[in-house]
Amino acid sequence: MSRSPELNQKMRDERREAILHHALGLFAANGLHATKISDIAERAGMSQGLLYHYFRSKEEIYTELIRGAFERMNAAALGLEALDMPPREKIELALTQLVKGIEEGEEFARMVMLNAQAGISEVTPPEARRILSEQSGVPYAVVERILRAGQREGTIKPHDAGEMSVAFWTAIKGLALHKAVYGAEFRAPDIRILTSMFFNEEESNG
Amino acid sequence: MSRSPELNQKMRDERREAILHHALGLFAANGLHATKISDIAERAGMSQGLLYHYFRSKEEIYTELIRGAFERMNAAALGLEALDMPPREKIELALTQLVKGIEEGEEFARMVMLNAQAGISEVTPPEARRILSEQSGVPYAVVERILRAGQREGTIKPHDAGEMSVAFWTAIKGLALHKAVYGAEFRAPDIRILTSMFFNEEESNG
DNA sequence: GTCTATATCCAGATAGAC
DNA sequence: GTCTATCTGGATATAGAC
Repeated sequence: MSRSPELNQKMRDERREAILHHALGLFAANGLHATKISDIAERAGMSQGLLYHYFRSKEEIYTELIRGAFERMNAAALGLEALDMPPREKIELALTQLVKGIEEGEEFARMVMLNAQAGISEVTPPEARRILSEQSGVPYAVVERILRAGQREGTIKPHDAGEMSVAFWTAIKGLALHKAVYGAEFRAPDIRILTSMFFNEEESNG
Repeated sequence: MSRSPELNQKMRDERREAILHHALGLFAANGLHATKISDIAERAGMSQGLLYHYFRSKEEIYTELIRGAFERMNAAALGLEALDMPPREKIELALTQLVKGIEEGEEFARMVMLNAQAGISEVTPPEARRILSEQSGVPYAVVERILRAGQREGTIKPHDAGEMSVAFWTAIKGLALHKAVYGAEFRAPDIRILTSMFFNEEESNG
């Protein structure tokens, strides 16, 4: 009755994913230290002992989540930059997608919280800290370049592009924080409130 | 050689303040659980045992910090609202002061982090949770009222005032988060990037 | 692969000497 | 008031049975 190696591997991967998924919810809410490995195991529907067959330690789970978050975020940012689209529309698309992501699911807001905690805390695992220091600048740099391109076209306000990029990402992170606190009650503000930080006013109307 | 009761009380208060001050730095960085009472005692320059003469438990210190943060924040918000000043200038003043507070010291950003954690975490002490649920809405409501008054004057954009208030505070919290991560490297964006979310464009120039 | 039981460690809080 | 020493509980990680 032995299953094929492929099926075994698939089940193993699914278990791993389940652990990561539930760990994210707990870490984002309570932080690395206050999250008990027994809670993760319970939510993932397995015994505490079995969890150690998938990850060496709590820190390894945490680090894996940080790694995944940056991989996806940076790939999305670079993908956005590569689109064949006017800079101003790229900014609008990014804000729309990000706010939608925050509004609709818990996952995105959790990822933001996790990264914020990891960036601040002194007890962040070394490997997670390394990933953070190497990769956390990418989205800022991407948005700054897009804004600069828009300034050359005259569609983006002439403020310092680096400062506007900080305003862009801190606004998003602030909204994610808000979502993490208020959960389902959260209603995102109209996207146009945010875009007005960056877009030159149009003389014509829509 | 017995000191006066007044002097004794004063020294006692100063010790208490020192504990609270150092605890805030640690809690904001690492959270309630990951902060060791021995670390707080060490930074405050006293033994672990002595700390228990000033506070019953770690949770009590935490709750006291939350209480103080809301007292000051809500007093400041209500004070701002009571000023004899056009609504638009109140918003500008508030943003200027808040951003300056974030930029210049660690204290303000730490308070924001503490409140964010407390709002999210499931292990937040019950009393702290009570304070949060009773008082966290005040600054949002104040800003919303000021924005509404500005809309009646025509100086504030006609977006939903509640949504703009959320945009206001999440932008501030996002900046505080950023400061908490980047510390001394942090440079605040030009205040005008933020005000453009709320202010109607002026036809005349300055 | 999966579970239960346990060794080990560490932090919060207390007791008691000075 | 202040310290050191200790009790106690709880969480991580491991060992070992099935």
